[in-house]
Amino acid sequence: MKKKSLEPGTSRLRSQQSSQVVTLDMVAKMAGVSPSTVSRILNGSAVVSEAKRESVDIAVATLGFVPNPVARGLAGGRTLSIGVITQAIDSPFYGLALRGIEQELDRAGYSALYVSGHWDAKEEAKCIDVLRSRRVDAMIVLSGRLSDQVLKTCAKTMPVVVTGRSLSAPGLFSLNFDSFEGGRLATQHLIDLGHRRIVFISGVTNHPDAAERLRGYRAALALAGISYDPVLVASGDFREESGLRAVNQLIAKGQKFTAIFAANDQMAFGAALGLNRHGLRVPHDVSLIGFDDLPMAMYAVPPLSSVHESAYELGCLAAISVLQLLNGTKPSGSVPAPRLVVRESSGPVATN
Amino acid sequence: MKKKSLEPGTSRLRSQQSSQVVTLDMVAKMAGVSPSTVSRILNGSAVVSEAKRESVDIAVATLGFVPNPVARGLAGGRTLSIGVITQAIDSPFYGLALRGIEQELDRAGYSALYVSGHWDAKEEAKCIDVLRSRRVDAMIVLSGRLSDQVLKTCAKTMPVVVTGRSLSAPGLFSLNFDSFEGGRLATQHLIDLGHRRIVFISGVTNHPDAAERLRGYRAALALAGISYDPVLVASGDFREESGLRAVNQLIAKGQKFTAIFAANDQMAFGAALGLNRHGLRVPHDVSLIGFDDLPMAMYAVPPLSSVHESAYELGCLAAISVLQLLNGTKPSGSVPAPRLVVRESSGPVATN
DNA sequence: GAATAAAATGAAAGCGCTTTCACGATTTTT
DNA sequence: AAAAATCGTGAAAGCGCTTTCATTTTATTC
Repeated sequence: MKKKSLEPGTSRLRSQQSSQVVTLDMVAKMAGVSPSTVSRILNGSAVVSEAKRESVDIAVATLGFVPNPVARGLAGGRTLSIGVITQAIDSPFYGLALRGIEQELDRAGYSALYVSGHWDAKEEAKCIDVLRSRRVDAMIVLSGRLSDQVLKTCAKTMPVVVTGRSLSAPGLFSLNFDSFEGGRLATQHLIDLGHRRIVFISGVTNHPDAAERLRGYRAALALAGISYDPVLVASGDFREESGLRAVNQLIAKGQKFTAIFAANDQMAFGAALGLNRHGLRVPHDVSLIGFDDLPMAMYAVPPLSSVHESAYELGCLAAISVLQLLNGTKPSGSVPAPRLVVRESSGPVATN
Repeated sequence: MKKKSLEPGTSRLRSQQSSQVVTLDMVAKMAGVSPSTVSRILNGSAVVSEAKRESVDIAVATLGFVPNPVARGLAGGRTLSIGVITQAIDSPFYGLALRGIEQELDRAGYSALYVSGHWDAKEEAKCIDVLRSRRVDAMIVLSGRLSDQVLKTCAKTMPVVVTGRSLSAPGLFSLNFDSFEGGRLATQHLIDLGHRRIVFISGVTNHPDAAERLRGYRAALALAGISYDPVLVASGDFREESGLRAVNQLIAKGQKFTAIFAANDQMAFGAALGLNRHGLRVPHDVSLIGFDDLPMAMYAVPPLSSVHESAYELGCLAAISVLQLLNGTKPSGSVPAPRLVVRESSGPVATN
């Protein structure tokens, strides 16, 4: 508040301790070159004679100079920060992705700026504004409800990596998990175990992943010659509570079924509780399979069968891709194929 | 890369769409005042005549002006961003706290910059450097291993709010949860149910929270006249796997017990699985209680009794406090007292 | 070796905003 | 009514770095 800048730097020197206070100009002075040259060396933006490079390197090391990302952002553009639009910072699934992103970005000297869109296009749009005003160099959008158009437009301004959809545009790279195949796999597994009346607890209905998983479910059913029965499809919202509610409603309506496929693990956990509440044992009375294979799935009672979708790898991949985009390279990675993880929540149909 | 600034703004106008391009100077011009005045109005940093204020307000609204935080950060200091040192971005417990922080900060127009320390003092120190270089206005440190001294020093530079310890220093505010009381409460509950041989699965041993919870456990035991038996204390690391392992080892060693108190819910989940693996039913054969009351606890099978510690509220509180600190107000909030949440995983000792 | 092209470098102009400084306009004081 | 204190305001100097532009060096060519 009462910063007196009489002797530039003096007051700061006292308070800010180490680093921070040493500026590029000081480096330039010490190395006996112009600030421009130092900048060029730091950014590799031009060829500089070996002699100067060396003396600058020494000055940087001696002074312990660390470029100020804020100034950099204002002047040049690059802030070495990547905006990440996630849907909920506390989601177990996306949390894992964030960890992957953080790790890969950190390794490259970038920082992430996380903002949560809460599955709301308007909020997500606001997130974009925030990120833009913060001058992020690029963006990673984890699923969400933003229209493809908005994303494409955004990609004109800066590199964008989006997960959960397949989209192609200049400056835009998409990483999509094969939810259809995952849904098919899970359902097929239940069918293989002899189940015929299989409940599907869907995610938010207008969510592409939910739709794809449902499509996979129907495809597996069709292949096995089991007719699709809409009463066995319950709607959910990807959270535990909705899984519980779905089971309660199904049972209240007197529906008969021997297996449940939940569109994500969280709903499967809720469903497991619902079944338990009604005295139905998993997997003896009802088999249960989830989707995502959250770390927790392994520790559910009984351990939950699921379709493995590594959010962590997804995050790593997204980060690597965005770095490549920034770097001018064409990203090439792709999300690993879905893989069935059979644990103890799914078993053969009881024969009694 | 090939930004031609011949006609300032022109090329940007095309690409960056809405906002962003309109600068404070444009507002000043439109309102017929100097940039200084606009700045003063925006920041409330001086009294300005009502007439000018109005015309500036109009100009801001008309142009859709949004101040550039980067420029602001460079010029004035304030970046409207708060650094948050968390331990793992994907921790279910801290994730909740982050949500609280995000929400409160967002409401005040601040953004959060999350960095993960991974329970490592060195990494956390690096985090501080990153945050400092990014010119955050203040910092929230969620637990962690940083020494009190480092934190105090840090607080000389900028406001700091730290959770998980009680510390007092200028510019430093701490928010501590009463882990001792929580541990006492949980243990007391089990004792009240008639349990005598109560296992305690500890968290990382040198973690203050873990130590406090153990202390609470011992206090409750002492109060009930039950002698403390070290063989009933298993070490863990706050993760599911360690809860499972603890139970396995206890049983392998032939220890007898009728209840388990895990120092956090995650380890309790692991323990539940361990018990299940050995054919022990919860709560019929062994009662189980966790700590934290994660959202998942409600959906465990059976729903887990726990000590409620709202990470979400903690986050909100931390954010509010840091804002107050920034604002010159003395933060006054404190973390709600621990509260026992009895669900179905704890019950009376079986009488057979 | 003079003329020309290419490379390396420095000076200086910003990036968009804050803040000090100084000056004219009011208001208060005696 | 003159002098002093107060207030509102604009001009201008940065914040620390990048980047264009012009200049100096050095390498090439005939």
